[in-house]
Amino acid sequence: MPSSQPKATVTSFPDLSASVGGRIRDLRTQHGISLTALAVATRLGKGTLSELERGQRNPTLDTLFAIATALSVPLGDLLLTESSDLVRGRPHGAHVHGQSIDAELIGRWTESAEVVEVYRMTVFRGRRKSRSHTQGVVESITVVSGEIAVGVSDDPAHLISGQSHTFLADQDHFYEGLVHRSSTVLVMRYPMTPETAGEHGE
Amino acid sequence: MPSSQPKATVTSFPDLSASVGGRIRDLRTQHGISLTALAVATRLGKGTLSELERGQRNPTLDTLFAIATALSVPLGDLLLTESSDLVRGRPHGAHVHGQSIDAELIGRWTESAEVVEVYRMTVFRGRRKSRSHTQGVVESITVVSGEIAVGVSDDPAHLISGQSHTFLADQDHFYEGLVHRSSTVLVMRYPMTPETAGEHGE
DNA sequence: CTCCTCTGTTCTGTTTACAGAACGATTATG
DNA sequence: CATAATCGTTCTGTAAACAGAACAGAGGAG
Repeated sequence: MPSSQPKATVTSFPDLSASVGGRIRDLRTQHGISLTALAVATRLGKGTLSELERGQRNPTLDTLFAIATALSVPLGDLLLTESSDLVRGRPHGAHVHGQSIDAELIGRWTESAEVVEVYRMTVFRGRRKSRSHTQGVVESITVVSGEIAVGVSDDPAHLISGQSHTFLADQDHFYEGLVHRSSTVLVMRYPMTPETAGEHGE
Repeated sequence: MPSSQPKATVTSFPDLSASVGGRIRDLRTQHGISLTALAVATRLGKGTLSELERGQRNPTLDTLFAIATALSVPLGDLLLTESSDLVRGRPHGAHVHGQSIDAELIGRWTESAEVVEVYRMTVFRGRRKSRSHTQGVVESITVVSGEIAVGVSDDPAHLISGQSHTFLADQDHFYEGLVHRSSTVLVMRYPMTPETAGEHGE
């Protein structure tokens, strides 16, 4: 028996709690709900959530599960901060967070003189405006689940699960979640520029 | 302590703790190490692990992390019960070759009770028939470049760059390239089955 | 301006997860 | 058969996660 163990209370990483807490806060604000509302939904104490989001707590499994359920995300998503999911070892996986959207790059290649990028994009309730990108950007979005409005301001489309829409994104456009959470796949296509030309050699 | 209060320490699901505990016990025995050895490795109490594996505890994030580290699995893997999320260990780049098509899996996750898979699919000139898959498979295809005909035999669609089509793939369908080479993104969605839910290599 | 409602924070007491020791149950070793 | 390992379980005191109330700041309505 290695009796010389100091109790030490290693507390593993203070930043683990902090990172999980930050992720929870991000998800909550993306859903546009207040801390009090989340407390009601999860049947957790308000103060508990406050300290938890600030990384000053070491939450239990039950607590994490209650939060994940209320935020409609799988339990693992609360823990996937940085370290875990880069095990995939791909340069992909870059996350883009934004007003009411959360996108992950899952594929990227070049096609003739164009760059093609595929995102798994989650759209939360609310509207996200997007300025024009590079000249000649074409976006195709397919709704996996949920319901969204999307497209250029003049001619938007209303999409439900299984429907798609393609539009020119080199003008002002928007993504608007019409339910709590919608899952989509976004294909973005734009002309290869000198900078993007040399990237990511096949 | 028969707390007659309705608050009752909701404890969400007793089976959640039990399921996570069981998973830990499985992993530990798979590693061929004893409970005492794991206690040393994790710097956790022996009794703590015992009760935890039997589902009589509600472990904290720190505890889970310590165990995951000692067992060399990502943290999320301890929580993968039925509502598994990101399917890892399934490296991207799995290729599917077939008559006149060539598909690469670039994304896969679960959405509610469905599995979503995203493929970068290249369609060459010619026709490829596909038998019905599992019940309830929905496919959405977006053409990035080229020109194809696709869908169920009764009601096919003719697509050019930027267009999409969604159809039920649990019946006979086909992909037909109308030019030398067409680039597409295919989103496939099907109900989660016990096998796809989470497999435990016994 | 005052009042009101909302935000998120910090405070108290209770419940409980935890470490570590004591326990019993099983299998080796002579 | 003894007895000595180690296995996993159950016990006991302490630190902390939790619920809920009291608190403080920021807008909004009148």
